[in-house]
Amino acid sequence: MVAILLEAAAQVLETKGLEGFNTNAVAQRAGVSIGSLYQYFAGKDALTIALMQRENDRFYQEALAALDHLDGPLALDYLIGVAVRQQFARPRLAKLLDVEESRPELRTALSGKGSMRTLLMEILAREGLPQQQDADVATRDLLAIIRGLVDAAGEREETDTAGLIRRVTAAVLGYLTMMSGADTERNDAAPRAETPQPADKRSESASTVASRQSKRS
Amino acid sequence: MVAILLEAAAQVLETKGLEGFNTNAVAQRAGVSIGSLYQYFAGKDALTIALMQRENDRFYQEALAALDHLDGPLALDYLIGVAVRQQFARPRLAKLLDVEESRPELRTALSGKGSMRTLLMEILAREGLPQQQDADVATRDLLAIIRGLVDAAGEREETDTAGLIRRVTAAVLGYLTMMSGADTERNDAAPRAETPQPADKRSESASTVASRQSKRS
Amino acid sequence: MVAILLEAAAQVLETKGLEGFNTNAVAQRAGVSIGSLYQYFAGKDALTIALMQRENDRFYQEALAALDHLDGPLALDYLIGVAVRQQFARPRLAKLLDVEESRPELRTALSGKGSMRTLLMEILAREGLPQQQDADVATRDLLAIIRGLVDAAGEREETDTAGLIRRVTAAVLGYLTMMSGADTERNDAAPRAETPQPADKRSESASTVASRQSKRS
Amino acid sequence: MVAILLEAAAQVLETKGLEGFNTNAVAQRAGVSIGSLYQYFAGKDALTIALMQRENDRFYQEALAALDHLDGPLALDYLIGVAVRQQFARPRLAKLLDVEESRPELRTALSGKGSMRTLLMEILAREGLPQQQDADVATRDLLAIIRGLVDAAGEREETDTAGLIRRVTAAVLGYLTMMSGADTERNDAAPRAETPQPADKRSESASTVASRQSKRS
DNA sequence: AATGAATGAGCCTTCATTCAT
DNA sequence: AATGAATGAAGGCTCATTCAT
Repeated sequence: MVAILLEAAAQVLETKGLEGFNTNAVAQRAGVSIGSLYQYFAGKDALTIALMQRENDRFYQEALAALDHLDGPLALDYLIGVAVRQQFARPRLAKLLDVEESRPELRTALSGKGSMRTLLMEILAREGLPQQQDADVATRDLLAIIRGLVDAAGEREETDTAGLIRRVTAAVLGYLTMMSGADTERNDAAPRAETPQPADKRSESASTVASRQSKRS
Repeated sequence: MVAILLEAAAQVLETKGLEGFNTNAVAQRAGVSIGSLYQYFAGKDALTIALMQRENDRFYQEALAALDHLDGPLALDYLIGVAVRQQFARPRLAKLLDVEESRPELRTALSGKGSMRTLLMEILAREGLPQQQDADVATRDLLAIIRGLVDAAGEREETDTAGLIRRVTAAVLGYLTMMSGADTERNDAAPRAETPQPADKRSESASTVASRQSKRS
Repeated sequence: MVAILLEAAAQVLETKGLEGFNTNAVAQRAGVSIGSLYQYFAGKDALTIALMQRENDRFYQEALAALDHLDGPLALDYLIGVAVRQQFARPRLAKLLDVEESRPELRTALSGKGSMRTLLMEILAREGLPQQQDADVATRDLLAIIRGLVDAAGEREETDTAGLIRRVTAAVLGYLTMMSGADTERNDAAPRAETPQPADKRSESASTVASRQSKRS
Repeated sequence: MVAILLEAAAQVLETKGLEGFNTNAVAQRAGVSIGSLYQYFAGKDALTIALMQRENDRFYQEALAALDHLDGPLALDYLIGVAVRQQFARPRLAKLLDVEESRPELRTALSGKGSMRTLLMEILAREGLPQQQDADVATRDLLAIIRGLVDAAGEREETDTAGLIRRVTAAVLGYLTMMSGADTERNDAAPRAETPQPADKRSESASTVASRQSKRS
């Protein structure tokens, strides 16, 4: 019954959005009475939280296998595939849950255990991938990039998962490569250095990278 | 008056989130009566739409100057700076408006003119940047990446704009570089090519990139 | 089982008040299923009525012994003691049941047999107590006085039963004495008699009693 | 509008009891929408509290005049009259509000200022009335007696206010007389004193008073 | 134009009661 | 007989919207 209600909640969220996400709609879609819903969930927020955790766990179970690939790049490939497929399977649901997650009432109740973050962070540290100055920030950034790309794809109702995975992979590796060994000093307002530095020693502006690019082509 | 109401709406959205975003709160924050609000906006949705357009236009005005930089990389630099600063100035507002944008009622009414997309697409076509197979997709992806990164940074209440711009730039250029000249054929299930190809001829998996990376270091 | 449920109902009523008095809470406190409750009671009202009768009967059993004291004053002493102790043992319960009793649905179903009223009326008629013009009214008034005093004491969470009994006794005897032989004619708007009359011939105003009081002291 | 709603609340409480006292019923009886109710009262509890205060104030205004009677007995007469008339005017309302008052949420919010208690206490201290050992307890007891008597009369739907006032006066004065100068020592279980003491020196049992009574008659 | 009191549909939640097991 | 999951009417409350002033 809990499963039925959670799935109903997910579908309501997907179908009618946050506006139409109410307990009556969920109960109706689940084919049960509103009273039954409250027999299994303390309230609407509890239902939402449970749904978040279901999605989290669902992803986490699949993603754990990524750790079996000892090679960093392969593990990352795998993880990206899982992440994209998961979020792409129900992009609207993922996005709306993400929004709900920012509500303080829900945020606090959400157990952070077994999150994708820890998984990705562990993989990033592995052999074969461009090492990052600040692993924590890099992890969060990559997740944000993935989420951003997949959400947008979902909104456009793309169907080509393979193509999407390719683009996400490009974005992730591009970020990792560009940020590899980036220094953390402030240099936004400062004049650009006259002499180009190796890509793995500094963060790049579009212009410096582009100059290198154009030389190659 | 319209301006006052829009700013009030923006502030309410930022302060109290979607939950607290109601017409009475907006009118109160604006210091006018609820009746006045309805004199200028047909309804709540109209207010929301107008706010979206204000944010869009606001950005567009600043971003237009990017076109003055004839050099592609410089123009991109400029555009990224504007985009990040704009969205980072009011990250919660940006994100919540983005969510609202997914509601069909609002989506349809939103005029796509003068959007960031056209701007970015034009710049991507310029000299000095890695050229893309599918410019349209690349444009959307980059916007999604920027939005994802800045939203996440906003949620974490980061304050280092310069650092954020650096990371966004890295992500954008990383994506562009990696995707440069990527083919569009499906090859997800296909076996990986044994011999690495130049980066501008194919989209890369983590493993192939990583192999190059490790050779460099 | 009936007894268990009734006691559970009593405890719920005491603990959580009218607000928290619901069938699920009663069943839970009784340690049985809600279904069992409905096996023994036709509904919530039936349960409430049964509880009222239990309290009534309980009191009545103890109070019956008062009739063994052939002397009026002693019998009254005894009855007061029982009444106060009974109600004071669970003052909140007594009061809330009293409130419930005013609901028409419950009132009609409540059998008046074996009530405290008949007992008290019989005792009031006995030798040695100030005789009343209208025994029925006096009986009801005394019960109201007792209930009022004990309820108030219970609400203040007094613990001194002996002191309370003393005050109740004073009130009861005070009433009986003052009302002894009171006439029943209307004289509210009439001018006060100039010459004080004996206490057992008329109902007294504060001023006439007071004048006697001050002479005594 | 506040007045209309309060009166509607009072009528609903009287007509349908605590069970039927809900915001929709109040709004309907007031002839306004439920929304209007919430424009003037923060919630159901706020409405209840306001009603309590209205009743309190209403009484207090009338009762204040009692202090004009410098003579204790006259002042007491007056106060009793006001109290009985007030509570007798709407006995069910008074009783149900009294019950509600025991709910902690309401109790705390109720400003104790200008209560009947302070008024009665002041009058009890005046010249011409039997002085009490513990004025505070006496005050509370008298209020309890009055409330008890009037509630009971109201429940029986008596109509003879004058008669009721007479009985209440008797009860009040009886209590005051009997308790006058009562000692506070414990003597419940102790054997009764063989030699009668003056009424104003001790609290009496039914038997000792009765013996005096029977001698008089 | 501006005001803001009034409206009422609709949401969240509780709880008395039923009934299949 | 006992169980307790399921039901759904009903109640408290919010908020978008209207309209008389």
